[in-house]
Amino acid sequence: MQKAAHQATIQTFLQTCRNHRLKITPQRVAIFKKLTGLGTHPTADEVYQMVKKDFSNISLDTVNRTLLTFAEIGVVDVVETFGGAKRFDPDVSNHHHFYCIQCGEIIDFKDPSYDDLSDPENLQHQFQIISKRVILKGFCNACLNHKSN
Amino acid sequence: MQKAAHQATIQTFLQTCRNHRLKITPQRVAIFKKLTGLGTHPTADEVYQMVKKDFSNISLDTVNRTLLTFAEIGVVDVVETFGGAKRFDPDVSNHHHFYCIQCGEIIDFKDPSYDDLSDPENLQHQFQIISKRVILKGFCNACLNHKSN
DNA sequence: GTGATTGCAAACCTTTTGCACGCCA
DNA sequence: TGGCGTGCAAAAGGTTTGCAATCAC
Repeated sequence: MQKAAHQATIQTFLQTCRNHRLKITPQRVAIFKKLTGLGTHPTADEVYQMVKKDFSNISLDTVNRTLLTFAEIGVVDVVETFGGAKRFDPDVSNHHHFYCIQCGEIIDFKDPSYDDLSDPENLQHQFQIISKRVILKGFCNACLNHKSN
Repeated sequence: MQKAAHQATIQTFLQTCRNHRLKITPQRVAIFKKLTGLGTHPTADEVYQMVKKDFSNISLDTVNRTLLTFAEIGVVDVVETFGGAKRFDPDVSNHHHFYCIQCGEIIDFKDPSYDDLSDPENLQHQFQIISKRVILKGFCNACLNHKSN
C-alpha cells in the first residue's frame, strides 16, 4: 500500500513535462491528478468521466491525446488488454498483472521472485529487453464467489 | 520448430468441434487450416484476407465469429495487445511473448525457466490461477538494425 | 507573438447485433 | 426437418485526423 513510492508526485510530473518541452495546461494537470493514487487501469473514457466532474468542458479527445502523450513520456503505461479499449496504468513501477477471464479486471500484484527473471538465452543476444512482466490468467476472488452462489 | 507438437491436428480439431456440439462447416475448416503452422498472431481481418484466397465469398463476420468460437473451445488463444485489433494465437501451448514497442510485432519464445514459475504467495489463496505468461517488452532484432542504419 | 494544445466534427477501423436464407446433423 | 451458422447491412464503440480558436510560454 506504499502507493506513493510508485507514482510521480505533481512536482516530478511538472518537471517531466518541462524536460519534454510540453506545455503545462490545466487539462494535463487535472488528468494527472485524477490518475495519482488510482489502483485501477482505466480506459480513456473512464478517465474522461472522472475528470469531467472537476473540469466540465474538457473533451474526450483531449483526454485521449493526453494519455497517449503521458505514455510517451513515461508518466503512464499502456497495459496489455485482450480486446476492447486501451487501458492505462498510472503505476509505472515494476509489478505484475492478474487478469480475470470472467470479469476482465486487471489486478496488480507484487512478487519479488518475479522481479528478477533472467533474460532468456535465445533472445538476449538479438533483442533489447526493456521490461519483463508476468501475466496471470484465471478467476479473481469476486468471480469465484459468484460462481459458488 | 517442432510446431506440430503445439497445435491441434485437423482430426483433433474436428473432434473438439463435435465435443462442443459445433457444426463442422467448410468455413470453420478453412479457417482452422489457415491457422495451423502460422508462427504469427493475426487479426481477424488478416485471417479473413488469407482465407478469402481459397474461399472467395466468406465474410469477415464469419471469420470474426469463428475465431471467437475457436477461442471459447480452446483452439486458439486471444493474445494480449496494447491497443488496436484483437490478435489470435494458433499456438495454445505454454510459451511466452516478446513485444516490440517499435513495430508492434509479437514474437513467441520458449524458456524452460519461465515455465515453472511458482504461484505468488499473496494471490494463490484467493485466486484461481489458470495460466502464467511472461511478456517482455523492448526492441526486436529488425528494429534494432533499422535504428543503426 | 507564436507555436503547441484544445475542442469540435468527421472519418476510420473494429466489433457487435439483427435478420433472412441456407446448410449441416 | 430443425436449428445452427452464414452473409449482409446497420449500428455501436473506440481511436484518429483536420481545422480553427485559444492558451502557455
